[in-house]
Formats: sequence, structure tokens, C-alpha cells
Amino acid sequence: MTNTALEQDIREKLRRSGYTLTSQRRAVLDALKETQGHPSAEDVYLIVKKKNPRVALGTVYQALSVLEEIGVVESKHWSESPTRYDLNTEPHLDIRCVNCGRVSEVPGVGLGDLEALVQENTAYKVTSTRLVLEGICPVCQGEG
Amino acid sequence: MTNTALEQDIREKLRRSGYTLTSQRRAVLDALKETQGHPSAEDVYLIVKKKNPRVALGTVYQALSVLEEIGVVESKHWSESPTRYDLNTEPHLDIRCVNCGRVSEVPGVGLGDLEALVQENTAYKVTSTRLVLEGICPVCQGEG
DNA sequence: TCCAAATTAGGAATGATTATTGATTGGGCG
DNA sequence: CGCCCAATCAATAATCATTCCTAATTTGGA
Repeated sequence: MTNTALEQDIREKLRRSGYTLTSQRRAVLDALKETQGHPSAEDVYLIVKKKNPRVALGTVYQALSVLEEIGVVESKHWSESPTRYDLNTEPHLDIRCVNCGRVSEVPGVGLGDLEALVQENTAYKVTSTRLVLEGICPVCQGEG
Repeated sequence: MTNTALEQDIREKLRRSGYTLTSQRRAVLDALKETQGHPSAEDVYLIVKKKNPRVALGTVYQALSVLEEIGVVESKHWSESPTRYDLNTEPHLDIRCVNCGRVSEVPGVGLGDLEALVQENTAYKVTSTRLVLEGICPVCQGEG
């Protein structure tokens, strides 16, 4: 498995920023891989806790923050929902159901050159471009 | 001035949803007009309080929520920042400085048919599309 | 005017996140 | 191999934004 290669890559990124790959940070990464979704910090905490009951929620927050800083994890903020975390840092679109909270990826649509376009039209130095979508998921539509 | 006409329009929208235009709600609208920016609920509260010291912060939150529901106000969520409110409900792009918190509008860039494109590529019923931009504003760049 | 329903003020409660602090750990160096 | 120092962690207190609750007030309509 590519587990070790990925881990080496992450370890290298951490090192470059003066961090180390601790067992807690690895556990957070594993939890993110495991869910394949967009868990909240609390969700990650619960998964990590299953294997190591001694971890603290604060540690999960701190690990997620470090992992985001080195570009391995991305966070998104929806309304009426805690921050959600994602291993996929490629530009992509996520949509959240305002009814049940489910988060799904929207395939086949890219932000295109929107980021470049934005950069041309503002004096800001753009550091982050995130499209936040909300809607009603198929399941909840069926219930209507 | 068109004040009365605008007010009539809003009064009508409220009425259609079973609400009334109370002095507190009008005060919140005035505060939003006054700032022309993207104030937080707290900012709005402080402005409203100047004219009517008896208003409660909770009332401001409730008023903003009602005004958003009827489509007169839009809220946006950036990281590390309370929700910010805007009278401009036309599709537009706002960028927030991660250093000083300033929020500015990005002119000349639209979301185009992105919303339609998203709708085509997901089984969700899209209810909200918001592009959240973050960067470093010109002033803060100068300080670097 | 009077009533019922909507709204408000004030403050307590909640939920997410950050800060603090003392203990623990792990990797480099003797 | 074992010590040392800085990084990290666990536990919990504190903070911040927001919502909830309740009694009092206001409002529009009969």
C-alpha cells in the first residue's frame, strides 16, 4: 500500500514547517481517511478516541490546525454547522444539505480560472477561494 | 428620497411572510445602510444602540435572521470571524483580509452560470451559492 | 377600547473553539 | 544507552458567537 509513501510526504511537509508526525496527528489523518466525508472536529475526535481513549478534543483541534497549515487538510464553513475538514485539498466543490447536514462533492464542475480572474480584479493578494454551496439532498427531497 | 418606497417594499416582503416592520427591524436596516460594509451582528448592535440603548443583542440577531429569510439581507461566513451581514443580495463576490478583517467587494467578476452548472451536476436542490474569498488587503501588504 | 398574537428586553444557556498549565514524550547528543 | 530540551499533549477553564427562555410590551384587528 502507498500508506508509507503518503506518510513520508506528510512527514516531510511537517518537518519543513518545524513540526513532527506524532501518533495523534497520524490518528487524525487516519480518521479523515476513514470517513471519506467531511467530518467535524468532534466527529474526528470520536473516531480517534476509539483507538486511543486518552486523546483530548483540544488535541484534535490543534492537529487539524497544523495539518491545515501545511496544506494537507482543508476546512470549510457552512452556516449552522461546525467547521468541517477534508483531506482533499484539490480545488473542488462541496455542497451541504441544509436539512440533514450531509456533505457531498459536486463532480464535473471546477472553479476554472475564477481565482485568476478574481486576482486580476482586486488589489488583494488572494490566499483562499472557496465556493460554499447549500441545498437539499436527494434523500431529504424524497421526504418532502 | 426613496426611503419611503424602499421601506414600503420591505414592509410588503415582511407582510407576505407574516412579519411586521417594527422599529427595531428598521433600525437594523438603517445600521446596515449606514455602514455600507459587512458588519457583524455585534457591529450592527452597537450602531442601533446609539439611537435606542434599550435594544438587545438577541433582538438584532433575530431581526437579521428575519431580514435574511425574506431576502433583504445576506450573510456570509468566513473563517475566524463572526458571521457578517450585507444589504446587497445581488450575486457578488466579497473578499476578506485574513490579517485585518476588512471586507471588500470584488468588482467585475461574476459567478456567471456557475449556479446552473452546479445544479446540472448534482442531485441536490441548490438553495445557496456563496464564493468565500480570503486574502491580504493592500494596506496589510504594505505593512509586510 | 380590548384581545390575541407577535415581538421584545434581558439574561441565562449552549456549542464550538481557543487558551492555559503542568505533565509527558521523543529525538539528538554525549 | 540514557539524559536533556523543546515540542507536544491531556485536561480543563475560559472565551466567543449565537440561541433560547420568559415575562413584559407592543401591535394590529374585531
